[in-house]
Amino acid sequence: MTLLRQGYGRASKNIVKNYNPKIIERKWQQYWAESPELFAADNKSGKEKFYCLDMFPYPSGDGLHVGHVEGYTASDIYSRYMRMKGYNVLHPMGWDAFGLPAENYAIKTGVHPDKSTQQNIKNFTRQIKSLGLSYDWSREIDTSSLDYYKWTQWFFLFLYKNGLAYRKKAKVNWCESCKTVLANEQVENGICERCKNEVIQKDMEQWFFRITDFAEDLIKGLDKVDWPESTKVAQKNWIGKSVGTVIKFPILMKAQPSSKRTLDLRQRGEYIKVFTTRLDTIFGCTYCVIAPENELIEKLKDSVGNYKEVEKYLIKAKKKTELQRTDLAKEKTGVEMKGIQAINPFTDESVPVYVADYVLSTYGTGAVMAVPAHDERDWEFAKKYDLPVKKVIVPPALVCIPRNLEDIAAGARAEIRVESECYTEDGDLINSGKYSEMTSEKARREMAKWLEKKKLGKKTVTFKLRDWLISRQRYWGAPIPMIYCEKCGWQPVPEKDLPILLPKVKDYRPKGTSPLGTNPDFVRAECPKCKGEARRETDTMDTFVCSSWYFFRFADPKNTKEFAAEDKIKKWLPVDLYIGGAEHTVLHLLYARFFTKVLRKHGQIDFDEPFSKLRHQGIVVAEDGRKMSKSLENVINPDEIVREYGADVLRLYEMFMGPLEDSKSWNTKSIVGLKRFLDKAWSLQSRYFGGGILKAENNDKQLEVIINKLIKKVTEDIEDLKFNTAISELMIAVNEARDLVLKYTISEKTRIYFIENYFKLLSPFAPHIAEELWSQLGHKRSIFLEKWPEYDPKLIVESEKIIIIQINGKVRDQIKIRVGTSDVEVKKIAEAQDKIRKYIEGKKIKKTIYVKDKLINFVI
RNA sequence: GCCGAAGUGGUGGAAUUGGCAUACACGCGAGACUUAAAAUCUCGUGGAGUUUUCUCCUUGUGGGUUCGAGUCCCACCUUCGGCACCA
Repeated sequence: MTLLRQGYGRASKNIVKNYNPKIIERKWQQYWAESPELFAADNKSGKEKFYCLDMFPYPSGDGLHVGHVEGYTASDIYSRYMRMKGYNVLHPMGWDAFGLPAENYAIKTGVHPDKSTQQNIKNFTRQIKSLGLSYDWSREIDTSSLDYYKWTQWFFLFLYKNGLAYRKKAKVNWCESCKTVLANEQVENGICERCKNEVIQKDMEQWFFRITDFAEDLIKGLDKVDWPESTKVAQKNWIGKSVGTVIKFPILMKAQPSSKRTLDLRQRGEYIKVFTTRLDTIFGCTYCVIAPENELIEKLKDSVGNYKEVEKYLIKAKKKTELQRTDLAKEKTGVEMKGIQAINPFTDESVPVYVADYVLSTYGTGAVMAVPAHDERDWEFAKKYDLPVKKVIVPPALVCIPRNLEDIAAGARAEIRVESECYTEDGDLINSGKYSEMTSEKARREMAKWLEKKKLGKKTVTFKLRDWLISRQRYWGAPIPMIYCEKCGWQPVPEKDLPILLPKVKDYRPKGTSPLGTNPDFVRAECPKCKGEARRETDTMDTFVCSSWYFFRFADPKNTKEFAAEDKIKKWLPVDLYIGGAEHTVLHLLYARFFTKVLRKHGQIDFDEPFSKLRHQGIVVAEDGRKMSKSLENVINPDEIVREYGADVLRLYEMFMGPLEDSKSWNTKSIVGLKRFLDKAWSLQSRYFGGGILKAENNDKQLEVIINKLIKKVTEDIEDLKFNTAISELMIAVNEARDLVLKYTISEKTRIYFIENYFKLLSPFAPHIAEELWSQLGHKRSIFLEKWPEYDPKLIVESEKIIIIQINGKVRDQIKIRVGTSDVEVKKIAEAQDKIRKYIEGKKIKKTIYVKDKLINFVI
């Protein structure tokens, strides 16, 4: 073929005619494996660091999902780019190997979790390596390995010593199918996050981490980080801060259920404490409600006339699952505590007291003042039990004259709301003594002042967040390093005795108590304090404890003295770019931030947010638009795509599908487009390049412009993580260049200049083909040791611009003008165009708008 | 119900600050090459009309601001995600 050019480097001796991913991908993966220094993070280098992290996977038996590939490719592109930019990049990978998924898989297959986990890790490693991802494998970590979970246990002790780990008996979430307790974050609408079975409440003594101590910090820190807004908002909502008041309602009760004599419990210091954010509505309080779990019930039971009835209700409420209790569709239920009255401190009126399970024991004080006129839940309850409704808030008066119809409409709506009798917004007070006519806001302030003076109430901040329940009655996790002694109580395992080895047990299936308890050698222990006989804690830790600190370990993964050395943490942390799924919004991301804040508070580190920049990869759904799942048989296995098209094509395809954070549907048919693209890129070094057919004129300049513009665009797009448009620019450039080169003669120098830069730009996206083409040009060093190209600003400035001509905003024509042509001249040229003359002839031009280098618009 | 994100051709999607809507890719149609198919290459491809280097319409719906709106404002509809009796 006459167009075939040879004679460049190794290509001359070793012509590779067609792009064959199978051969070159194997070849370069092997090369990279033999040159680990290429992608290793350098502890000693003085170059600026960049820590680019993926959420590490749990090595499930299903192998890698195309969703993994998406996130990992994105972070790989960015890491390769940053290395070429001259940064010292830390890009590690590891295994979140402990936990329910691994364990459930082991149970299903009958293979011991230790063994199956190692098998799965092997498979994941093979798959990840087949994608050509540039991880620093020397830092690989495995949370189920001894030298890792030793430090997970150390963290437990660290929290314990600082009063942040404690044991308490509480109503906890229990999954009957997983046979373990769960954290609140692991229960979704009363359903177990893992197995999707119903979760029930149980009273159990368990280990907790005091994450609520950091609620305020966890909210504040979100303002400092570059995270998706939706994730920040979701975390804030989860933490659920509200500012309100705790008010003490004095209690009146009968001395005996039958007697007429009443006792005021103020002398005993007993009050019904309620929490409200709407203190301004207190004159409308017509009854009080306490949660079935409120301990006040027990204290008052002797004077409750209908205690039998109350008790029945309590038992019924206790039986309900979380799901049943929070079912919004269900009618509210409750029972009055006859003989008990609460006194509204503002009106001195006494109101009845109810027990009802629409009040949660776990939020606020477990009791509320009910204002049916201004709270929908109270309204519903009052209607059902025929309780009085007292209106104390009216919508704010319309002081200004409505400017337009819309304002009037808005006003009209406000009136309608009042008609509906339950008005829940702020407004102006009525029927509220000296507070009447104040705005809600002012009334809250004034009332709070009065309460504080009378010592009957206090401004209080409450959070929805609860402490993190971390113990699990499961086998496959890090044992909790605590020992119980009959004499000395709970004692922490001395640090020198770590790690507490996860014992081998025969039967690791969940049974309701930890399988570790079946191993007597494990349970038997010596009390660290009195050296007497004691027993070990047999529960293991929630797997989220392991993943709450793994990003520190990557800085110093082999350290046997500390979880990570101070100088290494200083060098690498915080994480500069973190990529992972959005499903961890209130789980891992919240816990990891909590751990970071604990370390900061206790002087271990000097920053308080672990992940400076966070991006989520969108969900990849199946072709039919449904979630990929085994039961639907619509799962795409990355291995098959790699086998058929190669890793480079798969990488490009997943990046080209759309914006990183959008969810997108898989379409196998479209993959071929990316294969065609790489075929064209491949052809740059052989078939077309350098032998124009026409050779009509030299056109080096145009090719230089193409590549310089491309450098600019691709660089900017990578910086913004807009990989889909970066790839489209690469496609455009290869098409343009091919057209040019087919028509014109290009000098050798320009040819090399173009393709070398082009391959560099392509390299983060499709590393194998880039490395191959680079080597075919005769280069002995990896392309990934090259500097990222920079564009020449002079070469991207165009000398001519196309100006759009509009008449009344409609495009009618366009003209080409030289840059720098004056406004007046452009106008003249535009008016002179035939098509334009047709429109403006005989008409008066009212206005002319000229946007420099863009358009001219005549208004007639 | 509340909070968040998003609605653009047959499909995935593109579009600095308001300035040529539909880039790039898939698919589809026509043609070239071939005994044939695949691959590859070339051309076409939002809709309607038509006097075909022409006109009108088109970014979920309805209004508005502007010389000019996918982009800004108001109202609504739909989809997805999160939270949900949190007082």
